[in-house]
Amino acid sequence: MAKNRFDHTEIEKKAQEKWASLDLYQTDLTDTTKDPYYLMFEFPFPSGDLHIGHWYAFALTDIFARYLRMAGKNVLFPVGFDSFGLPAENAAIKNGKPTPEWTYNAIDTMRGQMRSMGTSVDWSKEVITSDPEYYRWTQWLFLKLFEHKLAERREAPVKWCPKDATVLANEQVIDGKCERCGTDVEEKYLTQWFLKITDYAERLLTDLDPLPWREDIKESQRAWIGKSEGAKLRFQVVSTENATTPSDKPDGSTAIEVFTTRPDTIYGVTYVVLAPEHPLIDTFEPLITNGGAVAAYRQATSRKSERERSENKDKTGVQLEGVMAMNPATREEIPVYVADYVLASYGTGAVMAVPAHDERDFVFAKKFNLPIKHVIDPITGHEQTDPKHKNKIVAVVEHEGKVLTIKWPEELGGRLLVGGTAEEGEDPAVTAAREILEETGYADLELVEQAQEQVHHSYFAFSKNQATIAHTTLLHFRLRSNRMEETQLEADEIGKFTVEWVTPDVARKEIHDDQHQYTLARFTNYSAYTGNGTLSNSGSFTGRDNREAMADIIEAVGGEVRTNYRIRDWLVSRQRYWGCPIPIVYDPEGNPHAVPAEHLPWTLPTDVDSDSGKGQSPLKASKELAARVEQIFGEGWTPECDTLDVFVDSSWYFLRYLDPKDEHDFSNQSLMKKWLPVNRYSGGSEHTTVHLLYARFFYKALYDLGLVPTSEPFYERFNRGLVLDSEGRKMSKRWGNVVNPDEMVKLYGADAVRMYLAFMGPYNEAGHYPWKLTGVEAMRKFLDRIVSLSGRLSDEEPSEATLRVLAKAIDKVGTDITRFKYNTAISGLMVLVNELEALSAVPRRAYHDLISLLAPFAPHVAEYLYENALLTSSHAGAVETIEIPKSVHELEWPLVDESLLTTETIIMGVQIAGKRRGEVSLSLEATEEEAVAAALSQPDVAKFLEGGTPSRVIYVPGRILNLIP
RNA sequence: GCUGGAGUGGUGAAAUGGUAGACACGCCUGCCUUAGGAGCAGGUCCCUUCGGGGGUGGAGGUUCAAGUCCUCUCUCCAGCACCA
Repeated sequence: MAKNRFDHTEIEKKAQEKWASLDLYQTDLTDTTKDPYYLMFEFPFPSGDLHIGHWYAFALTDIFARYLRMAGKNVLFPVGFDSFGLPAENAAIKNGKPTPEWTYNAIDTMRGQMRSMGTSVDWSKEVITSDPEYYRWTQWLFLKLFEHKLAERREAPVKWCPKDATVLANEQVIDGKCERCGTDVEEKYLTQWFLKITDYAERLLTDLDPLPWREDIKESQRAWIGKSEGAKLRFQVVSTENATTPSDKPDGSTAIEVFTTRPDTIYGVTYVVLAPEHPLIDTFEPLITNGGAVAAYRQATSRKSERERSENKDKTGVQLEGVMAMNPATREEIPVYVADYVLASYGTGAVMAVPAHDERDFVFAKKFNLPIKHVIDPITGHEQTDPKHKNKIVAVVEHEGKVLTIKWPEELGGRLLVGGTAEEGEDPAVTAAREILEETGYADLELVEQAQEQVHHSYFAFSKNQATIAHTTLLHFRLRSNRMEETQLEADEIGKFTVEWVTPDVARKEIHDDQHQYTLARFTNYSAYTGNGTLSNSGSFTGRDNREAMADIIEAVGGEVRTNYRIRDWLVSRQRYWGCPIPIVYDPEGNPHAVPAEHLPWTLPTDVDSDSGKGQSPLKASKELAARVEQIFGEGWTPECDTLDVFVDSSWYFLRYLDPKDEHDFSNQSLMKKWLPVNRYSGGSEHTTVHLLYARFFYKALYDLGLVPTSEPFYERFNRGLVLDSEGRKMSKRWGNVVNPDEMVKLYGADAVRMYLAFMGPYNEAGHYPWKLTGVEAMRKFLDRIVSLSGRLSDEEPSEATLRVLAKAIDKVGTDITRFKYNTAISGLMVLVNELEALSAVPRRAYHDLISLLAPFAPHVAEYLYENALLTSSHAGAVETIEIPKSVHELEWPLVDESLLTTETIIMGVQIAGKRRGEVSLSLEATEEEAVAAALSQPDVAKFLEGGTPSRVIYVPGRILNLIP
């Protein structure tokens, strides 16, 4: 048995009872004597059990809450339950219980478990999203959005999960599968409610910039919003022939609108593609001569899920024969295709295809044998002023799968293809043949291809002292025979290089020159060139930089600048029982009307439950709801039978925390002014995009309606890492490796578990930390050591050395907690304990501070020690203080005596030429002369200086003395 | 593929440009012990001729000084991905 073991079960029970009886954690939100600090973690959904991940989420945020209180803040640290939604519903079905009953039982269990961790949450602020008192206001806010046209109904293709029998939001579809159950998602057309988050795309993006969030969090949100800037261009439709009657023809103004980010490549457009769902296809029907094929293709793709479509990157499609479009730049008639690589839901559902400069169009064009027209010449090298122009060639010569290369010494360019300069007016093919012959001797060549595009290479020719632009023509030859002739080299070239045949792979690896790289790729691995360069084949724009000409081109073809976002409107309708009823009713004509405020909460009927629906909304089966609607609104009126996505519930819960019982408003205006935005919001990385983005949108919408005081809801956002099992695997029920904290708590105590979680690694990083039993044990031993120190208290004042150690620890622990670097904070505590243990007796004052620092991490043990070693001691009794705090958690965070943090003399490293050779004890104010003198008096230093005097001295007082011999 | 982030002992990890590996786990040695899943003391990056030398994925660079800053490169993680 260890010395001084404490009975954690008993002290935890006592401490928790004490805190409850003292009412320690009820925050007075109207208090004006202290700074408010709103600390929040993501409220859990009631899963019915608490695992180590919950501890990590709640107990570790609690450390900061406890610290903040001691540091004199008025801390709001609330909790609630995200109790509507699929997980609860599914669990209830599985357990054969009515959903509400199961949910509220689970909440009750979780409350108890959260108390057992020693969390100091304020239960008086609890919100439960499935309570009518809460969802009444969810409905009220939804109606506000409806009133301002931010909530609207429309028919749309929706993702349908056949297993869960519900519609899913885009964000709940992962790789084309249902986020919850992994079933392949199907598409279905339904009339649904949407919240218009797209209206806020730009603000959600730009308001991200000033937020002090981690870059990866911001980046995820940016990617999700997916802004792209480009243009909307119109392609006039022309029919090739024989529409039956003129009136069947679409009128002359019919045009295909496309969105493109590359309007600069318009001259390279060789066809246009429509998404299979594009409505214009129906309009074109009378013109289409291959209607059967088109209809068949559209039907085939509609049967495919979006997953199947995107999984199979093989491009498919069919031409709309009889329909042509006109390239607005070249006035050429180009074919129109239907292909499912174009998405109906993005941009205009139609694209202009530029095979030469877009990978996807390139693949499609190759497959369907469509023309590839280059309109951008790559530029390589560095821009030069006043350059001389030269025509050059670079040639790929192929023979038996190998490529002819010339190996120069590295300084002359290393491995290259054959290249050379053209003579005035010379045909590039002639130049190439000549250069190949001169350099390699090969004489029997066949020209395979001369590229449409050139490469423009800017460089400075040092040999001629001349800035130069080479306009390089790219050629592709095949060796017809091995016939060779005498090479004709310049005198200075002889013997400098070797001619080598290598595989294209070797050539790709070893050729470093950009022009030659491009040429090689162009003929051996042809693909689209998506980079920038000089426009060619582009009418009056030829020769201009593609980026610079962009705006002019858009104007010239009558297009308009346009920004597009990837984010779609938020589909909030759910065909499920366990959710917030949408407070909408339909008149006999089917028009939606808001349920008037006096009828809120618009309660969820209880005469149906989760499985009443059988694939449609369960509420449709509710007689009570139907009757209620008819009674209030009249005969023929019907209820909306879908419920709201749970992410609506969780988009505003942090507002309700401020005034959870308010019956007149969703929150309290003056409290919102005082407490918002939330100072720090801690959560899991899985909520970075969906929840966090939705909550930001919802809040911004409320801001615009004047309902909340700021434009962003969360000032700081911290994503915590993941706790893995001892093998480093993710914990999951499926693996059966979920760590049950109860056992650990029973064995070592809640405080040891808290401290181990805190000690594993930084809490503010997305790290993955393996759960190790030995680690919890170590924390328990550490706590035992602190407890055993209490047996060696003395009333003597601490020595200066002890005071310094103490000051350092106070400073470090406080700063590190604030930064969510609990691991180094605890290491600071350990250093302190190590020092105190080395003393013959522990000064009571030092112990008092130690216990204060310990309190946020190990609230129960700290309470126990405070009560039994400090409060009850004769010393404490003797002090005539006005009021001694009853709990360790009412203590103030110890003050740091700044003067103790810096010492008068410090040990400073001495470097000779940057290598550490010794150290000197010096005053902070020591002059350079004194420092050098002190250093020179050290034998080691003198030795490394070899007796000489330093030629240079770098002296940074308090940091380093570096002597250069 | 694109965009972000990160690479440091056997492990989790520390290091405002200034003594790399704090603090722990694990391991090793010793003490105490009938015993050890207890406690205590010491050791634990590599090489070494014991003077030192080398070392933070790799290669360069900036600097008196680089884990830290810059360039290139490799690897891993995350988000996005047929988004025009």
